[in-house]
Amino acid sequence: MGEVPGLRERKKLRTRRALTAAALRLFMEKGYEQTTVSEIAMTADVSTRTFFSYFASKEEVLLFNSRENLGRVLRTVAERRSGESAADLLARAVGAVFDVVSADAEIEWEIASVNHLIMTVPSLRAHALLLLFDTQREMAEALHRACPDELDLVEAAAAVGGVVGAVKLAGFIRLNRGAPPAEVMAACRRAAEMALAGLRAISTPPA
Amino acid sequence: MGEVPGLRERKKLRTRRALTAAALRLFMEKGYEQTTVSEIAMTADVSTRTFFSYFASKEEVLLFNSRENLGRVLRTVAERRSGESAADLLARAVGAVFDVVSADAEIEWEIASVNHLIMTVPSLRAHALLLLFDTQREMAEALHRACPDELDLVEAAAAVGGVVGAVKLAGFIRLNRGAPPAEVMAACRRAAEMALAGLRAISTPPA
DNA sequence: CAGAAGACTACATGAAATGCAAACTTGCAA
DNA sequence: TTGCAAGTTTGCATTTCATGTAGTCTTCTG
Repeated sequence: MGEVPGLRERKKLRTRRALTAAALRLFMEKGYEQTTVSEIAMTADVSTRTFFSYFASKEEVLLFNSRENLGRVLRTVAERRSGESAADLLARAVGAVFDVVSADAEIEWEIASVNHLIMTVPSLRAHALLLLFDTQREMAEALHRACPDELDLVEAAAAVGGVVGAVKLAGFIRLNRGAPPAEVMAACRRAAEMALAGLRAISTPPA
Repeated sequence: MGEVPGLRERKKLRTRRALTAAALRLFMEKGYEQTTVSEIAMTADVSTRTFFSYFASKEEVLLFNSRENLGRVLRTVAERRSGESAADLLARAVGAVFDVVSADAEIEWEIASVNHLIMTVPSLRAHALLLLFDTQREMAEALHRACPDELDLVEAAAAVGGVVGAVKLAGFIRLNRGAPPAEVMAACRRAAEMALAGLRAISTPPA
């Protein structure tokens, strides 16, 4: 845990941060399409070629953090608590994301900026959706593995797809209407509750 | 209705078809990344520049038909039948897609090929997801407009996102496991029923 | 059949992305 | 400290996607 990362690792982290910071700043200032990768690299004081050794594409520079967060969700799903139903487990996993987003107030502005860009730039939206979708596939498999008696793979997929799909669309629609972060979160929570209530209703039929 | 399209329109249609056919054939033969736009254009006997006046990008050449189909779904949602609940309307809209896919047996092979490409090529998957997502946004708004008393906009978004998300993930996961088309469809139908059952359960609470 | 509108082509350009080999930096051990 | 191995950065060349432009050819309309 308390490992000192060493100079090499620290420098890499610094460069990565410099690149994401430069990219975000430039995207906000001049727009995504109007900003070239070589400008980002120049601003972060590295060569254009180096940019591509940190990020596979221009889009990835904004999606890197989201990728890490989604990895955490995946781990949550994999660690089912004893006695926890599939719906409870999903609720906890989704809740974990909400907490991360709400808690880190110091980077709330950054999240809002990234979301705004994702919403308005089609190529970013496409890449974000791809990331989310591929994560969902893994989530469905993890959920099925965690609750093999309760759900088969297709049911797990339907459950994950239903919950994530509801939250995603409700959140984006609210964002699109220019709602403040608090209201967007409220919409997400409400959508999650709806989807989970539906899930609970059909998995434990009334006696 | 019975309009004769005129030579100009017929030629355009012919060129568009030639391009999509050439693209699909080349993609299957040599792979998506290995096929260049200029090869597609050459095969269809037009200039590279002309390709881009028919399709905005290399990806669009495969997604053009899907775009048209999704437009039809949207129209279905907009035309609510009197007395139809939101869940019924959604069920009908989703069912319409299933019917289109199942019915058109003559192009079943084409659909399967396109699906296979979308599944295996990330950039195609990303564009397909973008198309589906943007359609969902419109569906949510149409659903809210169709049933303003039953659902507010966020609820409509959650409903649409939940149902489409469930179907999408269940279908893709089944496809991914190499299941035959009939089984994929079965998974989609099951996921749709699950999501819709959940929706009905929470919108009409037991007395 | 003549003119207008639309489509196609060739050419030029710019940015994204990748491969490669040379130069440089860091980590580690003698 | 020095030397070397491993890992990073860089410049350069190259390919492909995508767009603007100007001119030519085709189709439509009166």
